[in-house]
Amino acid sequence: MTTRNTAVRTSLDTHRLPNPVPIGEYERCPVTDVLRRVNDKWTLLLITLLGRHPYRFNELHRAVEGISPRMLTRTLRTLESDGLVEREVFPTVPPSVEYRLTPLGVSLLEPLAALADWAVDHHAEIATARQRTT
Amino acid sequence: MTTRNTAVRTSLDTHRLPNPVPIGEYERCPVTDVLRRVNDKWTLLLITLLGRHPYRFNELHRAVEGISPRMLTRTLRTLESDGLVEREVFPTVPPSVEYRLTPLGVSLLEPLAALADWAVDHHAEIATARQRTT
DNA sequence: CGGAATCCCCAACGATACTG
DNA sequence: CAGTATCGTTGGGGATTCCG
Repeated sequence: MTTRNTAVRTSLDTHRLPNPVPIGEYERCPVTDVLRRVNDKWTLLLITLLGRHPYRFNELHRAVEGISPRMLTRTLRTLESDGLVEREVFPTVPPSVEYRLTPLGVSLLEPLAALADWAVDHHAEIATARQRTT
Repeated sequence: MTTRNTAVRTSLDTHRLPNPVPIGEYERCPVTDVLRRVNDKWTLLLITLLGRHPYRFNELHRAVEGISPRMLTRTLRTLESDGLVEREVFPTVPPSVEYRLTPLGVSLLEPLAALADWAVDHHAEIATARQRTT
């Protein structure tokens, strides 16, 4: 528990500090860090899918439709090394591999759903705002 | 209110549909769309900053430290055309421009804070998980 | 002060082919 | 089935310079 941690209780609090606000080293901000991981092209989609039930590799490959094996592997490996997804290998012939959310991954579903709900509630406003500028 | 919309009430619900799950056209998923906008390099930071109070251009430039004028302009313009940020020009000499969140932008602060809280609560677990894999 | 214009780089992503 | 290997593309972002 460092002094730094209490200073970044939430991202909002980070920026409620008195001016001049030292925003540099934003890389160390856990919020930005987490968001940048969640927001590559496929991560969110895979997390929500795996939130439903475990999937095997080619199940995911078929379900996502458009993802290449390369990106599927890469994304899953990152999720795994972040402790959000578990990979279980069944030594059958042919081989079978199952991916499922860890408890940590499951705990991410709720805040993600909050953001998702906001998106669903407001994406129409964003769309019309965009058209005004066009 | 299309049938499509009821099918994507939340991103989680999207993937609770019976298999085979047609996840293609994920571009049209409002959740993914919103997330991809919020998650470029500077957007989140600027939103949280502007959640504190209005800022002038060079105030933001100094506050963020590391952002180039180009990216600051680009990010603010995108936020503006998405209806999340308002830009007000004061025809003084020298010119003065103020940026502030719109009500829509303000409404985004709350779900963002939820995700931020999750990040603060769990980034340590992610960090240790990462080191295990290293 | 608040930008716009220009140039450049690199990491993310895609496509394809191949393998234990 | 569950990946790896290789190559090619692209656009997000940085650095710099200039302007009303």
